[in-house]
Amino acid sequence: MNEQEKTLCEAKAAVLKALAHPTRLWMAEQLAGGEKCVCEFVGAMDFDFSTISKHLAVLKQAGIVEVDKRGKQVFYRLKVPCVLNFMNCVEAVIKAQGKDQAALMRHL
Amino acid sequence: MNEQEKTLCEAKAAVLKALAHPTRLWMAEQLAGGEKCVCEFVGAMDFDFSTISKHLAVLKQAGIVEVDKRGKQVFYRLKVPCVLNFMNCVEAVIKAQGKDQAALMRHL
DNA sequence: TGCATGTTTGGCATAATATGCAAATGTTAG
DNA sequence: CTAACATTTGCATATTATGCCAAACATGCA
Repeated sequence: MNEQEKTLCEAKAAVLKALAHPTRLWMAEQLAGGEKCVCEFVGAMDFDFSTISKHLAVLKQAGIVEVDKRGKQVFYRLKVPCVLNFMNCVEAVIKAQGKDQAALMRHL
Repeated sequence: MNEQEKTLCEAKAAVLKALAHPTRLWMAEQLAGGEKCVCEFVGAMDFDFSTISKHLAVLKQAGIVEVDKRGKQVFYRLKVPCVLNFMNCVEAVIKAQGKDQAALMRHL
């Protein structure tokens, strides 16, 4: 692992890390259906406004979402939609785990 | 976000989290070229044997790699090869960040 | 049996650091 | 100016990831 590889891996890991949180993952998936404003997330989750705003900031800084401010509202949308394609694969991993996750797997 | 969604998102996030570390990401990518034994990783990285073993255990427990013990050596291989497909997308995210990462991007 | 090689585990220090709430601050529309 | 929408700051808290060391375990070979 040379220096360049290391730097590149760190950059990639940072992107994955941003998605490696249940709340952020869920929000990213919601954005697959189109842009959403912060207030919509606040309505859908039982978190403080500031908490949600922070999570979105993490996704934004990772380059996963982009922001569009319109009027009083701030809309977030996926910047690189392919991030959701690989959720299929993550689900495949979970299925392959073959643990006692029957209940979980029924929803994949 | 109901209970089921939450549980599922937690499971997915756990998989991503396992890959969200430079060392583990690098190892997973190395495995794309075929199985490797622990000692090969030790030779390629400047980490303690135990450190590498622990990282591999994280990947294993996440369901990303599987183990094959042959003789004195332990071989690891990708259990769900598609995990590497989405690296293309992660790289796309990095490219899209368009920050001052020219040096980094030249290696994507 | 005993030793060398390869690997895992337990313990540990350290630092990091993520999370989510509360309060204060911005921003826009009306 | 006020209300609605959003971000930032500060903070407490707990968590916990990381990587080294030493010890234990496993396997093959002499």
